[in-house]
Amino acid sequence: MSAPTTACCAPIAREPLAEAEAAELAVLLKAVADPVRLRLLSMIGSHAGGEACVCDLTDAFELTAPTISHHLKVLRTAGLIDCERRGTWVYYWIVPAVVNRLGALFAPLAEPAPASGGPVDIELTTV
Amino acid sequence: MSAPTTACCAPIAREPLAEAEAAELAVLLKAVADPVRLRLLSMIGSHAGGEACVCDLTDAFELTAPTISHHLKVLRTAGLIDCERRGTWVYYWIVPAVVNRLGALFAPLAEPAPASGGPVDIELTTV
DNA sequence: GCACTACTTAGACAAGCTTCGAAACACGAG
DNA sequence: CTCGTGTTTCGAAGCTTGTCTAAGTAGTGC
Repeated sequence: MSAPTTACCAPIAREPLAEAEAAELAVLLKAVADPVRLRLLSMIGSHAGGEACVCDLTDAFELTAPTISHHLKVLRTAGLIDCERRGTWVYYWIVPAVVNRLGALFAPLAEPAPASGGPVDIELTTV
Repeated sequence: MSAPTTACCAPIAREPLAEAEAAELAVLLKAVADPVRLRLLSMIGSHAGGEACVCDLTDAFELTAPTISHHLKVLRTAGLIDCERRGTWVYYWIVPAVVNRLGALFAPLAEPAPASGGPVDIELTTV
């Protein structure tokens, strides 16, 4: 059905990443490559109104407040979330554009090569 | 494992990730959260036939062979790639199903929160 | 002003990661 | 069998990261 010619596939599988671009993306990926930060991002994104107070987040973990604050800072430095102080509390929300960048990297990978135990069938796509 | 019948919103922003799931995904993300491994994955995926020999990969970096081998092992342990020895050379290829899991996590994140509540009040003061 | 709560910053420590050189393993050629 | 090439494993050095305690900043209320 589909030609294994990676014509419409994820950027990552279409052409080799440039060194600089890989470094830039790695920073973004490092930010989410942690169970706590992954859950934080998820909690913020799925919270009512699209934003969450730090106190809500802290209660969900068995970690100290400074540790949560540190993880939030990592996410914010990477650009994945942003925050604002509103009175006593600080609220965080997701920056969709940056998160989408990660999705675009891996998302449109074509259906798996059914050849289990072997690489993509290298049958010549008749051109 | 679940079929990627994701409707519209990214799982990560739809409901809070469970602790176990976050840990599992973090392992996958840690594997790709490195410039070298990101480029390796990209080079393997975009190589002719969908597979690449280690010698091809080693030449593209200013790193020693053991280092490249180490990174390939990390990717393979995570399940992102698989390999096979064919005579003298070892060939690697991407496992699309696992890569797709990452894409499904972030990909379909909708555009910024609509007016139905949310941090919309704040003006776009991008810092 | 003073006390209290919410959150962040600073400093320190253990654990893990990236990289290397040296050595071991796997295979084909002679 | 022995040699040479391709690839992985082993052991170690240097840097980064996750977590904590202690202290600092920002706001509310008496």
